[in-house]
Amino acid sequence: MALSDARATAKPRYERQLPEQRRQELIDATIECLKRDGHEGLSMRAIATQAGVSLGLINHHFPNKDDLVAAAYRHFNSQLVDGLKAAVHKAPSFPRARMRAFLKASFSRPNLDPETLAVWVVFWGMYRHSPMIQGVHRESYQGYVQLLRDMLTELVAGADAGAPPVDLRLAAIGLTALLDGLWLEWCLQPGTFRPAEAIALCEAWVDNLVRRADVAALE
Amino acid sequence: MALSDARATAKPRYERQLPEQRRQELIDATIECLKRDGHEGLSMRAIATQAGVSLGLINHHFPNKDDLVAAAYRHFNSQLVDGLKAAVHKAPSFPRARMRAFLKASFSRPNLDPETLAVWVVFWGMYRHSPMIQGVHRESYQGYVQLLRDMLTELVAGADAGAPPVDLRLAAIGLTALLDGLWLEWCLQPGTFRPAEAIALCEAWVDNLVRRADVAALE
DNA sequence: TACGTTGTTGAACGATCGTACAACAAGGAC
DNA sequence: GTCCTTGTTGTACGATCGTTCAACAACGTA
Repeated sequence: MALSDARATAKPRYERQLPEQRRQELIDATIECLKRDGHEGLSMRAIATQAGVSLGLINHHFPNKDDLVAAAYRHFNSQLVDGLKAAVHKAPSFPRARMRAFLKASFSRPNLDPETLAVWVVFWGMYRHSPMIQGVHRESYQGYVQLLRDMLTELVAGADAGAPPVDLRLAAIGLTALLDGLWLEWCLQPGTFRPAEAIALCEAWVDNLVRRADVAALE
Repeated sequence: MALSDARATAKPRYERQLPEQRRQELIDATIECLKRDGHEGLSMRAIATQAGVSLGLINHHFPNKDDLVAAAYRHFNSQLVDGLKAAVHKAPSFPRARMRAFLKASFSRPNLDPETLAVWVVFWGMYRHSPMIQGVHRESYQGYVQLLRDMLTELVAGADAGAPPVDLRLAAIGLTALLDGLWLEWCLQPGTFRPAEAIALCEAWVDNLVRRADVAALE
């Protein structure tokens, strides 16, 4: 009859999701809000709206706001590091090609994007006062540093014999700084230089390191 | 009599200040709050408490919060740039000494300080959505870039004749990136390397630029 | 078809935010 | 000593924040 027909054809008011999937949707919504509005976008109501769910649902899947933010930070970090690792893995397996792939991935989307910087800045701002953010940072930054350190080790191992030994620690610090600095500069003012120029600057640093091992002579 | 004595010896409940001085006190209090609590410290009540005045007074000297923050950003910026310029000015007037003084000032307090980074991060976070912050940034960053560009020009002018011409634009971009990256890295994790090592890395970059002009061969 | 689990909603709470404004008082002018 | 200017206070308002919770409903199960 009419009633049961109406019931049968009526759309459900909402769809239930498995907790794992709903959690991921909320994490994605959080990052989306951060990209769009920065720190101002980090409100439970904005995130719920972005995810298309009600306000109360968030606290059903996350005990509080800090836990949601930490989960979003963890996801954001691992997505970045995994992307870089994948790019390196797909490259031809000699040191220079791997480093080139790493640099190219670093200076391409989605890394090289003012919106990505906007997300980073918010997380950086929480770093000092949130032990939870500090913990996530420690656990994920490690993978990044190790990846870069390994590539430098490969490169130096293939350098001219007889060259003075390279201080790998300082070399990694310097390359990381150059990389991060160029990335930051481009995101703040995309018109100043082209991504290819940033890659060239980084490769010049690496060249200089491998050919002349200047860094070893420091201090 | 007793009453007039009490009146005569009673301390005034507050001291009136000239608008200019009170404005500066409020600006200082704002930066102090940012150093201590980051983005969370940026509330009118926290700033008023820090400055030792009542909440309502802020709106007597600044039309709204954005104007106060912009004024604080302008002060913070010019203090930094002026400090660097002063350090360069006091150095012996040959190019290498000026560059060395610049680097030493960059990697010393008050620039090299996690609290300083905390303040920067908050301002960076506002950059995209606040035209006021963008305007202040443009007007003050110009001085910084010009200072660095001038020093590089001096240095390259004294380089070996016959060397290929240096792309000053790219050189400035690279040195700025290396400098900012090292500064950022140290502030985030002060134990990783010593300020002297950062200076050495930057000077190695400059040496390489002047002696071999590699950057000119890029691209 | 009826039931039970639980993902989901929506309203409500107290706290804190930026701002507005009337009343007060410090300190110079006369 | 009195007045006037204006720097300063304290309160109040509306908006928004994170969190809580009782009620609802989607959907697998029997």
